[in-house]
Order: sequence, then structure tokens, then C-alpha cells
Amino acid sequence: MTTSAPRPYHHGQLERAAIDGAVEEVQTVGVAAVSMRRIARRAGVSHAALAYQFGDKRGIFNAVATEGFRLQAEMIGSAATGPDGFLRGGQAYIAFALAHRGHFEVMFRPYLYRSDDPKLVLAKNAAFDILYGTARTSLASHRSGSVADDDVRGLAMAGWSLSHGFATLALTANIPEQQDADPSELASQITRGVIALGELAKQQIG
Amino acid sequence: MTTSAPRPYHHGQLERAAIDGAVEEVQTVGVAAVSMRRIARRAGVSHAALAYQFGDKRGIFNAVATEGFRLQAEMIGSAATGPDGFLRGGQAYIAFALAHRGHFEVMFRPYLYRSDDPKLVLAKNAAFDILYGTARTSLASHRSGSVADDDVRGLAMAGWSLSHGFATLALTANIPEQQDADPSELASQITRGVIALGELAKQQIG
DNA sequence: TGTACATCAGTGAACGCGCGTTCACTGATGTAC
DNA sequence: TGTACATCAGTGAACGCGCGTTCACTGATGTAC
Repeated sequence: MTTSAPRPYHHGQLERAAIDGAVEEVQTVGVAAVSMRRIARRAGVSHAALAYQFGDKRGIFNAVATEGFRLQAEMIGSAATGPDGFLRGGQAYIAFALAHRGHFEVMFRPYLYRSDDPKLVLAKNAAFDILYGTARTSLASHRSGSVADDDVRGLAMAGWSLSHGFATLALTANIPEQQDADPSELASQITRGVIALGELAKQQIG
Repeated sequence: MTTSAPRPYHHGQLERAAIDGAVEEVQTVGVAAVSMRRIARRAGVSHAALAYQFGDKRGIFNAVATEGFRLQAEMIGSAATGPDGFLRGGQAYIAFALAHRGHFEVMFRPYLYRSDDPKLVLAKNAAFDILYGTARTSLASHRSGSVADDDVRGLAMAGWSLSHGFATLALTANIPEQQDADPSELASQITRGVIALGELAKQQIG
């Protein structure tokens, strides 16, 4: 029987452990119930250490959100290639939200963190740039030419809203269909739904 | 100088005042910071009275969510008429979320209330029925014939996700465009975006 | 119409709890000489 | 290589606070006779 080595005084990776702990807490007890003390307990560290390292509660969520935007940009960026990159990006957006629920929930609750933190703003803007970039690329490819900024913005907003809405509804368990249908069937259903929606919109306009 | 009449012992409309207070608190300090004591203070009533009337905190949010689903169904139902009822319904969905932020934020945080409360379930289902009903009507009108359940479901999910996502992003102040563009211009941009999105989806399918 | 009593609505004080923050402290590491 | 000292990382106890819940109570209303 080996005795486990005593925990060293210096943690070494406290920040990493704190962020992981925060994410797990959000996923386990929900964003409203997360406290510094809970995170500290999960990370196996004194809660005073968190205050020392992050300043305060918002400091921790800041780190979570920043990491979240980076992760998201990475996942979407590597998926959103080719002429239908924008659609792939939307699917990756949903996949990210479901796979990294803890990050996602913090990212879209700006009151939890310091929205003007430079590193965070940088990460957020990078994610935005991918959104708009892929919208422009896909639109240009489809119309085989240059496109107006307004059109890019409209497509970006529509696609972003759609993906964000679906992810949010799925996460808050408000989608009854999600349970009995298999994912690819659901994806195909929604794709056809988007086409129908576009046709209805076209009809309304003209 | 008139002396105000002393507050009577029996409030008379405590439930009404409590719900209003809860909604205002959610809108003012955010859903995470709302407490029974804050609601009671705003409603001008002892916090023990709230416990007596609603049982506990979830009881209050239950009342808020139930009223929210009724209000929503009412607003959307009366807007979503005619062949393009589904699109109008989506716009009404967004209008409801922005006009009744307090209700909306509670409605889509099921952990705040008792999701199996009969009255609440009833109100929620009624709202759902409008969503699916208008999707079916608009689709049937557009295709001039009967439509498959899967197509109705796909359209409903797509439209709902889009409206929900946009409303959510707008409420959490994640939409930079929203500030400088005027609303009708934004709406038209997004409508064109939806059309473009539909075309991209059509192209992807083949 | 009056009276007695039950029931209901709301009060105010008390409780124990978990929270974020602070602070004097300790243990470990880095650096100057 | 050794020593002294500064700096940094983390601790544990203490603080005051707002919270949800409970409870004995009071004030008002309804009802039976």
C-alpha cells in the first residue's frame, strides 16, 4: 500500500485547476449556484488562493470566458472551410456549445466577467472575425463575385442567431424532439426547415 | 399636506404585486441576484408573506413563467395570421422577448421553477401549439397542399431557433450592430440573410 | 342584527448557513553576493 | 558552494452580510346560529 505524496505547498497549476473546476461546477450545479468556495473545493485548493490569483469571482469567469472564445474560434475555424464553410461553421458552433457547455454558458453571460478585459476582447473579436469571414467567403462563392457588407452582416446575423438559438434551446432542455430523433435526422430536418424558411421570406418580400 | 392612508393589513393583490416585483427585479439586478427578500422589498410586503403565498422561491418563478407563456402565446397568436403568419410570429417572438425581458429570462431557465407544474405545462404547451400550428399553416399555404409532419417540425425548429437566438443575443448585448442600425433596417438585413442562408443550404444538399 | 368562533392573510423576529473578502501568517523559490 | 534576504504562492481563521425558512403571533374576514 503506497501512501500518496503529500500535496505540495505550491500547486504549480492552480490557474488550470481553477478554470477546470469552474467549468465543471457550471456544468454540475449550474451557473447560478457556482461560488468561489465551490470551485476551490473542487480544485482542491483553499478559496483564499483563488482570491489571491484571480482577484475576485469575475476574475475566474473572465479566464473561463476567454478560454471559451479561443476554443470556439479554434473549433469553428478548423471546421469552416470550403464554399459551404459558413454552414459547417454553424454546425461547429452548435457542436462547441454542446461539448463545452460550461464555457458556453459563461461566455454568453457577460455580467459574470469583465467585458472590457483586453485579452477577453481580443479572443471575442477573433471569434467574431471568423463568423464574418466565413459568411463573406461562402456568400462570395455562391454569388461568384464580391458582396455588399450589408449582405454579409445579414447572413452572419441570421446564421449566428440560428445556431445560437438552437444550442441554447438544446442546452436548456426546451427541445422535446431532441430526445427521440437521432442527431443526423434532426440536422437534416432543420436544414430543410431553413430552406423552407428562406422560401417563405422570399415570398414575403416580393 | 395629506397623510397617506396606513397600509392595510391585508394586501388584497399580493400575488400580482409579487409577480410584478419579481419581473422588475429580474430586469433590474439580473436573474442571478434576485432573492425573495428583494422581491418582497420591491412589492412592499414582508418576505415571510411571499413564503406563505408561494411556498418558496421556485413558486414565485413558477408564477412568472406561467404568466410569461400565456402572454407570449397571446402576443404571437394575435400577430401570426395569414399565409406569412409564421414569419410574423417569429417577429412577434422577438418583440415579446424584448418587451417582456423579465418574463422571458425566467421562462427559459427551467431550473428556476417547477417544470412539471400543471398550469405551467398547460401554458407552455399552448405556446408550442401556436408555433407548430403557424408553421403548418404557412407551409401548407406556400406549397398549396398538405405537408409532412417532419417538414413542419423542421420549419418550426429553424424559425424558433432563429428568433430565440436573435432575442437572446440582443438581450445579452452581444450584438454590436444592434446599436447603430435602426430596427427596420436590421430586420430587412436579417430577412435577406435568411434567404441567403436558405440558398446556401439548398446548394449544400445538392 | 348581534355574537362567537374558525379560518385566512400577513408580520416580525429569530435561526443557521454559505458566501466573498480580508489578513496575518507560512512555506517555497529565486537571486545577489 | 553557501548564505542571507526578498519575493512569491498558498493557508486558515475570522469578519460581516444577505439569504431562505420557520414560528409564534396578530389583524381582518367570513360564517353559523
